[in-house]
Amino acid sequence: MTASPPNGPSDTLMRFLSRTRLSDEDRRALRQAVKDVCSVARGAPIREQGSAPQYLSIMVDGVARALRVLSDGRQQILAIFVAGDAMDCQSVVASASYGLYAMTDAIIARIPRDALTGFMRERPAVAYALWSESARQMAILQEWLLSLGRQSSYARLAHLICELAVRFGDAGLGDGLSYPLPLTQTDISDALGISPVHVNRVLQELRHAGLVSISHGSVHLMDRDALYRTAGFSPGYLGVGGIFE
Amino acid sequence: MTASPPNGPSDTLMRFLSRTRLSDEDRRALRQAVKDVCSVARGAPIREQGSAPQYLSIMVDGVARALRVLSDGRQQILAIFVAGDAMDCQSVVASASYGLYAMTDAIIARIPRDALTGFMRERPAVAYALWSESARQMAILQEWLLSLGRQSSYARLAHLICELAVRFGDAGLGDGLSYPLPLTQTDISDALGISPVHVNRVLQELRHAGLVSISHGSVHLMDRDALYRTAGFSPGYLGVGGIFE
DNA sequence: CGTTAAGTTGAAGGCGCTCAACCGACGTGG
DNA sequence: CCACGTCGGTTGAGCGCCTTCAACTTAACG
Repeated sequence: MTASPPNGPSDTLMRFLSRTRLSDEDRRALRQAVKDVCSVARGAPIREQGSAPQYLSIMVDGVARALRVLSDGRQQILAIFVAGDAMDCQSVVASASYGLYAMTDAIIARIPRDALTGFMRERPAVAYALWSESARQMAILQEWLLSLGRQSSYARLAHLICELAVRFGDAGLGDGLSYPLPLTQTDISDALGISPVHVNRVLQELRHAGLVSISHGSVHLMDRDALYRTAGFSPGYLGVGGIFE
Repeated sequence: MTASPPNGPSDTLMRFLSRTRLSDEDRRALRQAVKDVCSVARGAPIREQGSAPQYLSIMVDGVARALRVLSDGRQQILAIFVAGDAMDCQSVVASASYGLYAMTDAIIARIPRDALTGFMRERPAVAYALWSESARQMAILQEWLLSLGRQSSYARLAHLICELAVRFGDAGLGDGLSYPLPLTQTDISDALGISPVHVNRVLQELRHAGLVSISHGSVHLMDRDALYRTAGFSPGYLGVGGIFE
């Protein structure tokens, strides 16, 4: 993890801020709270599991995952982050049981926890924006839980592909129909609670059904509507209906 | 759902407030924001799925669940609430895809959403307390996801029993080893993503292994340590390590 | 061109599902 | 007071989704 000077490109937080309705002044305050901008190599830890979060890390570029590893080696991906997502958002107010790891070479902006408690008092709109982001991730988590609990592996995989298509598209990766997939089939299996071998077979089913095509680490939704239908996917939960002005 | 006068027993929010570190003044403000205290019959909706949350509802007494129903009738329990838990916490800042339903006769205190946006501005400590509660529920959700993704039905069931033992104990239901179980086996199956029939069989395995005993809707942990071990359970995530003074 | 990681395929078996019947407790109404 | 309906729990049989193990192929990279 390499540290670079605090004053990186002025729109480092652009993707994150674009989801908020903050005043210029609040935006400035948030930018100033960024202590450093780091680049992280593919696979490298952003924060190890078990260590206390010192920063709120905002994805500037790249893809990362929140991973929980069990003592016997099994692991479960709890979240996937793209540019514009805040990681460890809940850690502003609590502790965390997972680790954060880059899935591609990535750039993150780090804001010290201390600065955030200040926002709670002095910049309610900023606190609100962070809480919103946290709530959005909770909605995604609930969708995953539904997926793991009540969907076949076929629908589950379709759902993940749909969700990533939308989220990656919003983050400027791909156009909502095609996108680069930084997950290996093993990664997918850790996200969906399926064995790697089965991921492979189900992926082929999806291909043969004419729903998606995957080649060279790039996904393309051949028949978006049909895919949405088999996944039971509707993208509403990925946006937040805010109430704060 | 029956409405009763706004000025119920003065310590209506006691269980919720006991998890916070709010000043007397903040507590008073929160109490005053309670618009009404309702009693809800077992099985009755607190908020139907699909309807927009108008209130933050705090459980005063009883047990409730957050339920997501699919169009084909399958359903998944996303959360279980006890006395002291705030429901629809995330809805302060976002919308919700689930419905809330009482699992026992219950009493809830309702705070209008409008009042909460006010807290964001004027009472940061209150906003912090609500966000904390939200983060705690997110940690629980992550634990459930891990459970559904990577644990056998045996361990999953054990984990749920452990979690409820602790949470119900904290809420004043039982002593941490024994507690009344308001879930039917079908409810459990909807929480864990298992078929009702299989819940029954696994429950018997747990009994025969001498880990728990269940009778007359009451659970008793016969061998807590062994149960914790088979569940991979450690209660740390149920508390929040706050940072705000 | 050798080495490693990722993807693919086959075979065998088990965990958990479905279908279906039965039991027991409880509440209601004739 | 008993008959009956309902709901929750229990048990059996058969099947299928998914897992595990293992080998093999392809791609990426020095």
